[in-house]
Amino acid sequence: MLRNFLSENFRLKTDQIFGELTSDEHELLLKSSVTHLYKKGDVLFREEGIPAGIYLVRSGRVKKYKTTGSGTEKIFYLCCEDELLGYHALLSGEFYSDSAAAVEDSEITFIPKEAFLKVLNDSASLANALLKAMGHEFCLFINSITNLATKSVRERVALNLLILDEKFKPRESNGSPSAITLSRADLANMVGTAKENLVRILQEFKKAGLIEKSDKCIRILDHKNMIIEADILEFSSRR
Amino acid sequence: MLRNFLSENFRLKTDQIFGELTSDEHELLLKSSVTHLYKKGDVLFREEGIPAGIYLVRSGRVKKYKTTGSGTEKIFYLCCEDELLGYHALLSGEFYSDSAAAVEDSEITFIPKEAFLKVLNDSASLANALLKAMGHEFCLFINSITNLATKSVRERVALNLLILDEKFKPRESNGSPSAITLSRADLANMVGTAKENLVRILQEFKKAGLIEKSDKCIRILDHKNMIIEADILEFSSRR
DNA sequence: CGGACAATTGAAGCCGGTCAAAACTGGTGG
DNA sequence: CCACCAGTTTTGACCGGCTTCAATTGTCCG
Repeated sequence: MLRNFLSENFRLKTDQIFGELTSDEHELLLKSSVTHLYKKGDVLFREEGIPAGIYLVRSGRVKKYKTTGSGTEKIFYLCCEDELLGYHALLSGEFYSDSAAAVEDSEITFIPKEAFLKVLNDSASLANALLKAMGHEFCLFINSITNLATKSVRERVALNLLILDEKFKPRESNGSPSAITLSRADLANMVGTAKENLVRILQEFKKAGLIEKSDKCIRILDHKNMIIEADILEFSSRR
Repeated sequence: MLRNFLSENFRLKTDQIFGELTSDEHELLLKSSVTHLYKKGDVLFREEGIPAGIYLVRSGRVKKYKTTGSGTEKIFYLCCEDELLGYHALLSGEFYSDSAAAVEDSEITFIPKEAFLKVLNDSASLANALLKAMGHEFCLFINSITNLATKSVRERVALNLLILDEKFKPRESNGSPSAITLSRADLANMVGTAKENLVRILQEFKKAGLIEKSDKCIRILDHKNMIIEADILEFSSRR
């Protein structure tokens, strides 16, 4: 089911983290935080770097990715409005195992390590919220892994388009298809394939009337058949 | 670096969960727990199932995997002695997103949901230990995803053999190569390829003197070159 | 000794990665 | 306003790795 690939729960992330806190704690976080504008392409942090705090995406979108020795990069998550970023390394006490960069101009709030850990230490409900969120995240990653291992590139393209359709949906959605604005390179790195391959598959989808491509923007026109392409069987029709 | 693919920290899992607790809490967990012997192939839980508690691997090994509509299965983790199992779904409050089954005869302790959550609720240090563990887990999964997306099957076979070599290392290791006992099917599902493909690559490794295969057991003879096969560059030699 | 299952080998064919080049886009300066 | 350039997107062609199907060999147990 498509639901398993989406992180609806995460849209509430800011509410979760701030909602659970006392006004004192809230105050402490806000006081020590800094909000900054990142331009498209700017890097928030890099793998092997030392974590200094956590990030909060106020607006825009940030890709989480990992680069390999040969230079290719794999995007494994796209952070949208109100999502938290970079807390894994902080919690595990290790270096960053991944990198993060803005894929469009984004407003990001930075909360220093000390403030965050202090508040976390005092607030059991924040810890619980994080545990819950990470438990859910686990489910998403398992899906990614399974898909990469078992699905064809074509299926993965379809699936990622469906996921992005949700991620690019405006707050007040009127039901019209989202405008997915992501470079071919980024999209390919998300799917885990070569640009050329991705482009060809997009062409096929376009010819089949599944999507429309205007410049750098993709819209899904035929959700139903896109789900079939992605080979995600809904529960009722699975048996 | 190979280190990033291993879960050394997890070997301490039992110590972590029990070590952080007061004797009262410890008592509560033990009192309500049940230890049971699972035969090779026995399933602990299945995806879409309702979580009833967490599992503790006392001895033996348990595969965590996910099945696809078409029947193939992807193994994304192998749980060994002293590792915890099945807490993600419990924490996120969702159904299981994966399955777990014993790959050899295993002693497993089951701790009911209520007891675990109650203790978790009272013990901030347990919550912290879990946060830390999950933060580290995140790093492992990112590696899996990146590898699946960017490495060739041959490289993945080499890498998985190295990982398994660690996992099958006895408590008192004397430096001799571990005996990796895992069916070809399981190994293939771990790597994310077809059995036939795996077998052929194993043959090549054997001919190259990298491994020895006696029956159902594989031993790595040449670590150094296996690391080269896996294309994991050590930090010093990367530049 | 035989039957079931696991492991291996062989062969065919396609998916997808790679290299190369053309078409298109947006931005810049004359 | 147009011409030019750099970067992105698209198309074409090739080939090798992997999957798949099929059949054989090997191994464990009753």
